[in-house]
Amino acid sequence: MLPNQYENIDRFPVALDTIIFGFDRQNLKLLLIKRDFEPEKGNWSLMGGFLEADESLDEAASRILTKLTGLKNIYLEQLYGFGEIDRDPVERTISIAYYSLINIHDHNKELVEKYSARWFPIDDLPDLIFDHHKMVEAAKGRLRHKAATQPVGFELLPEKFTLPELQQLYESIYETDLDKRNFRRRILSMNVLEKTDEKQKKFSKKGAYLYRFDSKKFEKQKAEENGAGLSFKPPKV
Amino acid sequence: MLPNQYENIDRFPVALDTIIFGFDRQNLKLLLIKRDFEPEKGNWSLMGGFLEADESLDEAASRILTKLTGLKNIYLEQLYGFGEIDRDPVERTISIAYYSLINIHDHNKELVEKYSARWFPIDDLPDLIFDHHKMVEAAKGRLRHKAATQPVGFELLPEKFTLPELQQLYESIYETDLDKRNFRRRILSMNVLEKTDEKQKKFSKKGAYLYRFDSKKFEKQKAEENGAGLSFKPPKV
DNA sequence: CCAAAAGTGTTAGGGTTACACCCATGT
DNA sequence: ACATGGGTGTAACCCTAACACTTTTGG
Repeated sequence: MLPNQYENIDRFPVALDTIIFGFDRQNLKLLLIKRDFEPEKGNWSLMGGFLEADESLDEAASRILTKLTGLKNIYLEQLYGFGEIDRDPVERTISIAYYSLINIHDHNKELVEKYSARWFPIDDLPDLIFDHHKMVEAAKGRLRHKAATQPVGFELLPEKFTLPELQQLYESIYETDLDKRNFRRRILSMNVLEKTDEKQKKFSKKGAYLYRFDSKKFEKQKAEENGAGLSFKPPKV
Repeated sequence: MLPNQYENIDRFPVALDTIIFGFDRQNLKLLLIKRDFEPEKGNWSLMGGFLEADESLDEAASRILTKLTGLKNIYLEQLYGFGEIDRDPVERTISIAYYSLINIHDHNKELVEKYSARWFPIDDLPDLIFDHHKMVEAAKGRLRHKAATQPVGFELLPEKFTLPELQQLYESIYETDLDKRNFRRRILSMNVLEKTDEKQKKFSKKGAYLYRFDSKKFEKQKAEENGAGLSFKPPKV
């Protein structure tokens, strides 16, 4: 056995913080928790936790997300590593931020209650502890970029959804209005939606057709277009 | 003073690994070092080091880069956090990868020698230790993306450069050929280049005009276009 | 019958691509 | 004079954005 050459290296707690996006058919929202421990007890915060020895970063982020939502196999993507010296007043930590997209109706209510968590509209967030605001800003940017590049956001919707709902989601992500006709054309031309013959009448008398995301078609497209990808650009501001 | 609530948290060495791009007017290259310590002694590796207590992640990456190149104020951007459990056989570490763009003629030769470092063409790299190949792939993707979105790569060139040289650089980044006329039009329409009246005659009898990157114009543009940004897209594959 | 949301096509303009010839000069 | 790389313009096409009316149906 070799001696451990890393003997004299500094070691740090590695935190994972998760930005959790949800969509309630109206607004894009974030799930935040109210800290019940010091420091910053009683203030709003992203859900987070510390890396443990037997898990990768991805696994840890996933574990932390499950802890709050009860959900497994959630869409989760690493965002950025935050490592300012004084970002945590207790002790020097570094934090890898992840963001996730979940179906807002789909989480475990008891767990959310246990953590005093609440959904906040993305454009009306409370103050957040530490550098969590920076993390949220980064996540918003990433989500916008992602939505511009590939059909994203299906994770935020129920299995079946209408085109007006999907448009509403994109409008929340871009914080702008989109033209109905152009939106439909573009999203349908991506060829990853499957129309059902059911109608959703909750929001209109006429009713809107329900669509389903066809992940087979999506995978096929991704494979064919080798990375260049399906493209959905935000309008120019 | 509060008791440290993080008392029972696991702690890990946090590595920084840097992907160093350079360009020799012909090919895009990476600066790699030959490890002179175990494990994997004698094998090629990215330049790396460990985070210390008194520096942020960015500062650490910058320190490590200076250690190898002698250069300060280098273009440096965080890439991704790598944290597989067994990525380092010595001990569980996590690594935040950074990539940087430097002028290939501009580094300290002695230091490079001290680390047995060498420039490798991007399309002819040796085997790398640990997960460094994954890091390089991620960096290539990021650079390509960045070049498509904004005028990048001036960091890789000397202060004055010709348009054919710049085109050569973009061609290396995209690994494809570009049309001379279209390239010129697009790059000049970005309005961030300043023409000098000097000519570079090293590569042709006629000589090519030298240009300079005008960072004032660039900043102005960035400000005006609020993020949407100057756009330079790669051709479709 | 009417209010309210869903659904549908066309046109004009801007941007991207494809493409070929002349210029300057060192040898 | 000629070989070598540098420099220039235009036309076709495609994609995007702008835009208004009809359909359905619950109340």
